[in-house]
Amino acid sequence: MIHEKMVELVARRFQVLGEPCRLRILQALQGGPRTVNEIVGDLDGNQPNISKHLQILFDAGLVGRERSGNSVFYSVADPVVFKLCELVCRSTARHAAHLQQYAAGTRRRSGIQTHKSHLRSKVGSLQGVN
Amino acid sequence: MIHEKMVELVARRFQVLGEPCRLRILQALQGGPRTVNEIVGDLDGNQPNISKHLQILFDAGLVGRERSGNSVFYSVADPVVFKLCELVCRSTARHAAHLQQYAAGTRRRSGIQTHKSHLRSKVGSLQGVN
DNA sequence: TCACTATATAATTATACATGCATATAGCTA
DNA sequence: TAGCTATATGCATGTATAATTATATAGTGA
Repeated sequence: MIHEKMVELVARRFQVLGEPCRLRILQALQGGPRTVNEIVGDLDGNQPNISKHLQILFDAGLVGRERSGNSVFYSVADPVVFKLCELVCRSTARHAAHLQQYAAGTRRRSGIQTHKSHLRSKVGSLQGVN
Repeated sequence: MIHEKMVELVARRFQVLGEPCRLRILQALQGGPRTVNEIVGDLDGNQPNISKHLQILFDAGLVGRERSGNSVFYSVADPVVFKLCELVCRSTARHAAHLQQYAAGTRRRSGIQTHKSHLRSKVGSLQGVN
């Protein structure tokens, strides 16, 4: 599957994607390149914070950037991120649906929480997610 | 792209995948269900640590588990993880190749580090990765 | 019941990281 | 040059998390 030497790098990429603010930035870039200020306007974060997230995305090779006069345009460098988000999104929805489906009628029979018996403690936070 | 209510959940999933040890666990499960002890043997971590990572994977819905006698078998719950790893792996390899390709003949002309001028500081850690 | 094995959890420590504020740097225009 | 805008960076702080050790829990069999 993953060459041992790649594991750390692949994990790092997942980690970079594992930040809500950075996912929102990538969404903001889905329509095309945008300046830092535009992104700051789209999201409601402060400029230094967005800049730092952009630097992290850039280092990971997920976005590219180009200066134009006084502004810097960022853009998505590898569209695979959208594919990834789509897959994870669907998978997450499946999981949430699965939790809700079984949450009602299960009891805790043995010590270890199997998938079904573990549901009840998590579903609460998932209501209305889809 | 991602519904706003989903962003946090999707990010959490990426984050769960963004840990080398957990990726290795998923790899160990690629051939089929395995007990905790078997996984501990495959990787070289200690048992409590592996158990905690397994719990995190379980909570994220990425693995399932089933007790059999005294042992607990874990298995991959959603094969999408392999697709994700494959995509990220390829993307990472592309990025690494891109870094190496341009690393040699670039100079720093302006203050902002564009993709090419930023390469030199990163390529060192990527030698021999593919 | 007791001993044994397998797994999970609690407590601790160290480290990574996101955030916010202040400030520095780069480019533009006059 | 000075003054302005846009972006990046340094620093401090709080929080999340991975790893380690010790211990608890669950299941098996005598």
